[in-house]
Amino acid sequence: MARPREFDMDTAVDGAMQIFWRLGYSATNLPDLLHAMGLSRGSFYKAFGDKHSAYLAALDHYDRTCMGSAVALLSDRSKGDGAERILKLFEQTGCGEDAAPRGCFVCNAMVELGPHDESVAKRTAAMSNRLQTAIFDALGDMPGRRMDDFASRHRKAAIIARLYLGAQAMSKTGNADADWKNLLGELLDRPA
Amino acid sequence: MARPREFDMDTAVDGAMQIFWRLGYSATNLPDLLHAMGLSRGSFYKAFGDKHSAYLAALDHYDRTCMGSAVALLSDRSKGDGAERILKLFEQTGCGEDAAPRGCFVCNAMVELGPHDESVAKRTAAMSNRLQTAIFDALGDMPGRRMDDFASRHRKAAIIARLYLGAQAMSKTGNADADWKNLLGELLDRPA
DNA sequence: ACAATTAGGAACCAATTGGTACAAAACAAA
DNA sequence: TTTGTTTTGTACCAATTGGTTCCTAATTGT
Repeated sequence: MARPREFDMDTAVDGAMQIFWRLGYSATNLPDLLHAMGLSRGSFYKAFGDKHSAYLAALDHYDRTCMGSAVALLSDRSKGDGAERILKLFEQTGCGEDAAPRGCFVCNAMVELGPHDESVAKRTAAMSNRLQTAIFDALGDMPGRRMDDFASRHRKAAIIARLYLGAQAMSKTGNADADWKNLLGELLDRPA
Repeated sequence: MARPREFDMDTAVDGAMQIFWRLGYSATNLPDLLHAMGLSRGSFYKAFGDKHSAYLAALDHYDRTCMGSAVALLSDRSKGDGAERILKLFEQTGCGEDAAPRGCFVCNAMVELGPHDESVAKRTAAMSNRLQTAIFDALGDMPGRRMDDFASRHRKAAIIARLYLGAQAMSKTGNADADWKNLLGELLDRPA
């Protein structure tokens, strides 16, 4: 019916996610954002409306991709038992020794905008809940170990989810903590 | 020798801390900052130089006051044994049901500026280490409980410190989690 | 009293902010 | 090919950004 768009939506949103993830919301200005998304002002405002909407799209994209594969890892029985999968999650996503670690986008978003932005608060809360639920499920898949009662398992999942966020936050100071396996082993009653 | 300053330095820095704590660094503009500090542009730039220096002063102020009393609480033997003191710390500083929770200034600062601001990274890393050390000490003061070996106690302190930051981050979504005592009890081998 | 020195405050500034207007271009349907 | 519709890029905009200038007011040492 009319001229089709030249850019790929998913690629653009992914670019937005990358730069928002690295710089945060207010520290990302339009020129940088447009560059990261690979499109011009015209296309951007036509497709997204404004900066804030692009940020929400980036958050949703993160949910679909990164959070999605985290949850997939946690529930993939071919990757070992529940404890091993949780360990893998921390190894893969946490505490890289990057020079400028970007941490976890969910953590970044909830800290920067949570109290002042309802829509961001809702999304980040939903995502951290999603992660916590996946951890809860993984905790139920530890053959040979005592199966905790429901309430205790829930608490343990809540602890690990918060530990995850806190570790992501702390990693942003460049204070790489290579002691992760031992740290988590303690929590999972698993000797290092 | 010359005209003395009319404002109280400590009061001004405290005002800066309040608004940076609530809004973050980039989201705080000069007019708001000046209002919060109760001084005019002239006085501000004379006394602090620029916005960034004021932020560092606010961080240091936080270290002296808030972090100071947290550490004091953790080492105050009149407040119960180590576990009880750690519990008190979480009760007092975490997860209030505020409409707009400001979380923990250290957490906010490391997440927003950590990777891009050396001086902020250094200060926040130092403060979180300070907290972790105080927790480590508190863990050593639990009479009647098994005294963990040094390495295990260190790991437990690291876990609790990260849990603290993660909980502060999550609290910013308004997702008040009233289950703290039970959560921590699990970690401290202490029945609810 | 007076000079020296510093705080305070308003006017001002260049640069950047997010966002808009609009015309040219590219496509689909007829 | 013509017509209608949508994308794209550029020029533009008002508002806000952090920061500076500079003059006046206030205080102390002599």
